[in-house]
Amino acid sequence: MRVSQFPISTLREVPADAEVISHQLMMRAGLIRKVAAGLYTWMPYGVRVLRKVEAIVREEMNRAGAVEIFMPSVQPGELWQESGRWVQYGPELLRFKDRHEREFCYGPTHEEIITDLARRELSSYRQLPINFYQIQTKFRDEVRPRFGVMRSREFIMKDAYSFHLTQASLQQTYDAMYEAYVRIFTRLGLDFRPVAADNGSIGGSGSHEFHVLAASGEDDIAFSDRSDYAANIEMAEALAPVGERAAPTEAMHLVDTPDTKTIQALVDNFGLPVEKTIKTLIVAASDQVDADFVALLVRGDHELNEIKAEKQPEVAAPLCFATEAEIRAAIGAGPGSLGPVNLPLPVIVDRAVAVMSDFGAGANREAKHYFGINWERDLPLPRVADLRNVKPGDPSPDGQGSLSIVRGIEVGHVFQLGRKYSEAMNANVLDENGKAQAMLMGCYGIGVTRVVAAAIEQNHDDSGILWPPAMAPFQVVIAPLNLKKSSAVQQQAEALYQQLLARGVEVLLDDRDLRPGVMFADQELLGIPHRVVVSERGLQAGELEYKARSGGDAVKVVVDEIESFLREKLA
RNA sequence: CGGGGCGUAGCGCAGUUUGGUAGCGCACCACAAUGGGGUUGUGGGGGUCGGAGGUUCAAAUCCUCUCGCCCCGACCA
Repeated sequence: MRVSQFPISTLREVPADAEVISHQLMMRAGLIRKVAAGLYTWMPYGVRVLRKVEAIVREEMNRAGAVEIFMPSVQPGELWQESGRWVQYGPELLRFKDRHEREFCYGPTHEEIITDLARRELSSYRQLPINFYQIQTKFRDEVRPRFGVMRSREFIMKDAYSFHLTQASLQQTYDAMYEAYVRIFTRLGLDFRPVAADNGSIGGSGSHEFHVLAASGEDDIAFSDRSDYAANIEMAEALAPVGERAAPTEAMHLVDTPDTKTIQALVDNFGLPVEKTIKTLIVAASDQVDADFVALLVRGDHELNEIKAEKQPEVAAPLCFATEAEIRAAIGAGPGSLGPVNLPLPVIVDRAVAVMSDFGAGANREAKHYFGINWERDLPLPRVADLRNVKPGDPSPDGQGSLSIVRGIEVGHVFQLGRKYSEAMNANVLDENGKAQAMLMGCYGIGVTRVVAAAIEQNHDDSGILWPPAMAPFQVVIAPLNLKKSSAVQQQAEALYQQLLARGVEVLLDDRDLRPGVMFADQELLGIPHRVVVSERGLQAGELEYKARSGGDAVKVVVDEIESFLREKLA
């Protein structure tokens, strides 16, 4: 393409509302323009990048045996009523009515549509397994869209749905999708990790997220330094500490602790090691227990894991923290003075808490704490469970090495759905005995638009974007200097352009006749991997100049050798 | 959803406290010079000051309502 016909629309200044680097660079490089909160127009260069990602996703999906279809983005509410999600989904689901007052929604995902398709099209186990996919625009009315296309409301997603008679078959396709995802993100040139994720009620290895590692990620990923164990922090098990609880050495005593409402204050004011303190969190109880609230105890330096907490039978789901007023009404003391001694509520303690001795905690009386508390001597040990988030340095749950925690951007998710939708919507096939069976389903998503942002988060420098070659909008840019005044430059630039085009190279000819500084700055901001400068000065020596976006010095290449030189670089 | 902030030219911002009829930089248009890292000069075009209502001789500025956008929080008792 020629820039004169394929306009570059760069911005010199950063738009005020762009916070993360990928959003800033996508705006500055003219890849996207904002239309409204969480809604973007993709500009010419941005679209080229998107198509690159889509092409790789398509190739690998096809290679893995998936079949492409294309479903509507607008979906009838009726199907969502049937699956039960019309009620469940909440305000993230954008709903509206057509002129006949029928209810519709803009699809945030397509389980209902695909399950409806499957029950119409699939009637025999002989048609299974099958894996349908599409690349579609979705809409989720996010509470807080942010970070540009990283968390936008409208986005492009590749979603696949597989159908099976048996768990073994589902597992096989699941594994194939897992492998396909590894290939896709590897080909895209991203630094990523598949991580075990929360998979709700389905057990086993039923769910993995694929995360691109980047500091701006919204998820915490725990991974082992000695094995390939990796898990979303929501999922990572905090093992019980090794060794027995130490024997008590002090008597339990009541201490006046005015103005001591936080763990930090307890540590600062009384010199108590933080590992000897306890946080007492009060949450709503489920109807399985005869109380309104349940107390959850974690060590002072640990964090409660809400997913783990929610899975406790005594705890109401979704997790709901008691208000200060509720705490005072139930216990007679406020937050900051709570503890397990004389607590009139069911209690669950974290594994780490269970092995503590001589510890301090609130006395359930204003401005008083007990120090020197010991389980089984001063009070019985309540039920023990894994309640906390793992921290860096914790032993890996697979027994190998210790955990590090990094931030990740979720770009893919593979998930075994089981029969949730097929049962709700009667998607059955006949098995070899002629008996109707609800199909097992898997679903597999990739956030195509988010992949673009994640790639930039991971690949940029002070001048702009550094595309992995597989995603770059163009491979080579020709930068002619003083184009309008030098017919030699003009002819050589044009000749090289035609030559590369004929070779099928994705080449951009910057025919804007700008000053070199401006031109170079734009090209670098856009992140085109290879640059060839055509100048009067160089041509007099019979040379062109090559420079890689990724770094290194510019090198002179004699005109006749440029094509083979580039071929080597592009290989 | 709770808290905070911001809406003035395409972008980034000043002007609002103390009311007097809108400005700067970049971008854009024209001409000229310059021509290897965002060059320079001259001359231009562009704004219902988010919207509605009110106060006033007079409102970007004060008041009320409204819309939009952004940030933080929504475990740490």
